[in-house]
Amino acid sequence: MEKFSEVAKIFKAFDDEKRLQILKMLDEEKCACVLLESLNITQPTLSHHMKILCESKIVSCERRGKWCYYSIDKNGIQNAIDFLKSLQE
Amino acid sequence: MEKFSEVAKIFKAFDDEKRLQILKMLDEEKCACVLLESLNITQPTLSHHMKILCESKIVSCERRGKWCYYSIDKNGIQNAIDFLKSLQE
DNA sequence: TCGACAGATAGAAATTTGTCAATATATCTG
DNA sequence: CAGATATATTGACAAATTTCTATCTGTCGA
Repeated sequence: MEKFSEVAKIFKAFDDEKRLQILKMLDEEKCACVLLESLNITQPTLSHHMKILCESKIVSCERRGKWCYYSIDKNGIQNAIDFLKSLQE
Repeated sequence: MEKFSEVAKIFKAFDDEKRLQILKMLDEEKCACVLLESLNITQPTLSHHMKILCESKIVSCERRGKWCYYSIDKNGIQNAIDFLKSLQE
């Protein structure tokens, strides 16, 4: 039995243009400040998107000193893929 | 070069609890009227969700007489999977 | 400990989304 | 053609989402 509300939350990570841009940039671990430079948004807006990405376990964050380094959580993405595959069966 | 707005549109298909319920029910082709019986929503709301699912190519619709029969579009889902896989590389 | 800088949070405005009731359209049947 | 039935569209409203400015918190280095 699946909790659809939880699954829906995961896919919300991918339903916004800015978040998709962010995800594509995270082919390598990147600092928030680097992301901010490339995206035409304010710092609080970036922070908001990163929160959504992290809470849905699609991105993980590691803080080192003042900086936050973000990277793709391949496991989280695999969960999303697995759900989609289950729809294909 | 990907159009993120298009990709975002595809993933919106999966970001709503009711739509996920619908997708899980479509393991077999089903008539709108059957879906309507099982989901606690009105007919126009179902119609709205089916439109989103069809426009994002996740579901296809075949009209036979008065009835609309919906089924999962495995190709459409594969496109979504392929995008997610590209994020894992 | 203080100033500077990175990031998070709060609150507000604008926009989008989900839902419904009412109505329109399409198709079948008599 | 007229009535019945299945689905789509319209218009309204509430709730959720995205974005911003202002402000707060946490961490480093002098």
